Amino acid sequence: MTVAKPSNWQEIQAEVQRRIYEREWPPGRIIPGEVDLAEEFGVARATVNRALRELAETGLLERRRKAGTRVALHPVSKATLEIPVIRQEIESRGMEYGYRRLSIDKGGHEASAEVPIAGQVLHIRALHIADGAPYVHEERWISLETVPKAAKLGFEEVSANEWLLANAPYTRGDIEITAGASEGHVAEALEAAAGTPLLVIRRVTWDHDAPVTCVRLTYAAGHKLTTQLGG
Amino acid sequence: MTVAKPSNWQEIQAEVQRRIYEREWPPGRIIPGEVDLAEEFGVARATVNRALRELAETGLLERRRKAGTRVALHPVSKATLEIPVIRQEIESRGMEYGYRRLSIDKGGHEASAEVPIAGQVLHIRALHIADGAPYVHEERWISLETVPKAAKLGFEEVSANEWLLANAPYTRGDIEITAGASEGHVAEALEAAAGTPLLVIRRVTWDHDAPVTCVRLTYAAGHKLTTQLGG
DNA sequence: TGGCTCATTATGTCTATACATAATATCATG
DNA sequence: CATGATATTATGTATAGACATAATGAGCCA
Repeated sequence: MTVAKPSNWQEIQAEVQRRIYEREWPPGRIIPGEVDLAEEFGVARATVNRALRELAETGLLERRRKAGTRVALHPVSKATLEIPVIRQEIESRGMEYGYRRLSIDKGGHEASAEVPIAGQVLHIRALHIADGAPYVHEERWISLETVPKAAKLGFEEVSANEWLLANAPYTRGDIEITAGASEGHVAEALEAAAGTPLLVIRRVTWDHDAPVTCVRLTYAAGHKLTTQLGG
Repeated sequence: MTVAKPSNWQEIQAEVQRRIYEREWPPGRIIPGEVDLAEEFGVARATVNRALRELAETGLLERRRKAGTRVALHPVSKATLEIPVIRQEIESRGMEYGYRRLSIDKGGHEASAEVPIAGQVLHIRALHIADGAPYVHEERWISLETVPKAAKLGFEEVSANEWLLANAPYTRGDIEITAGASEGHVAEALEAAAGTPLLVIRRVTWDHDAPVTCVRLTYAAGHKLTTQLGG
């Protein structure tokens, strides 16, 4: 009995992956061209293209016009980090969400490496709570030149995290993940002893060239950021 | 003079993104069907499909058969984290790569939450060095049942990080990012004062259901993990 | 040897058409 | 009114053919 020939792009993708994993096509090897594979599998070239394109996007294959397709020598694995709204992150873990604004002030601001926003800025500190326990401390700067509507708001009930998502679109952003020691206000809010290692995510978003907001999220001790490889 | 009509899938994608950012199509709104958009832009439906599919994959759109395509209410942003081989990570920053194996031992092992590998295991500790300074400490367990070839190796010159990539394929993996305090061996190897907050990445990879390797990478103080949103 | 042009080639994209599939809306029936 | 069969509809996928584009390599010339 013969093995079913792959007939759709998902099966072809799986078969190509298998050949790579099994070392039939070792790293560096140039694999047959789309036309050959299409003929082998008995499908159209576009179908093979669809299968291979995705593998190239995830870094398993390297494709160049004329040169052909080769198995990546160093399959730089790409893991996708999902960055949900904090309320959803908490609720999806089956915990009750709570929010407390700690402080808010408005004023002129000079752009710095840490907070690359110049001009009038709204500065907010807040705490997100899961099942009554501090979950993450949010310190945020919002550019009032890019998001003037934010000036009228107090962010006492709705977090800036949520409001901005629905009201201030961005086109791109930078993310930075580090480990920091808890200190000062943040340590206090998170009820963490000074010096406790905490996971810090800094995010700056832009609407084209205009800075929208810069946020520094400090997670409570022990927080884990998880994701998957492959799939 | 009229604005050039988008004519390829990238331009159509950009135009759709623009309409979403500019709130012409606010969150939750059902956007015109592929056929309508194809007609509007004067392209084939497949081209529109190509443009919209990618936007749905990144979470900006939600598509359902028959129901149509709507702008996501909570655009869960997805950032891709690239996980290169450490040598490449260092060399791509223009620094000189160095490697030192610290210890190696072999023996039976019970599966635990931290190291979910049972049976004969190779346990290696090593240090990756950038321009002479400690860069990241690697503590690794390799399943000798899944990767028997590794048993003969000493990993004195070539890091397990590199060898495994070329010799032990995996089909899936879990990644966990946390902040930890430096201590013991690791603190010493990284030349970090005890208690310094350090970024820790734990990764477990599997070949189907067989565990391949489990690694705990502890980065030197101040290390930043960066990535981008959008594009 | 070095640099230029040009044909070749594999991937990238688009089109028109067709059928598949999932989900909804409609309608007949009890 | 509830329910289940059925028609409808938007997306999902496949196809053959065509042209676009980038990179290579060969051949030519200085």
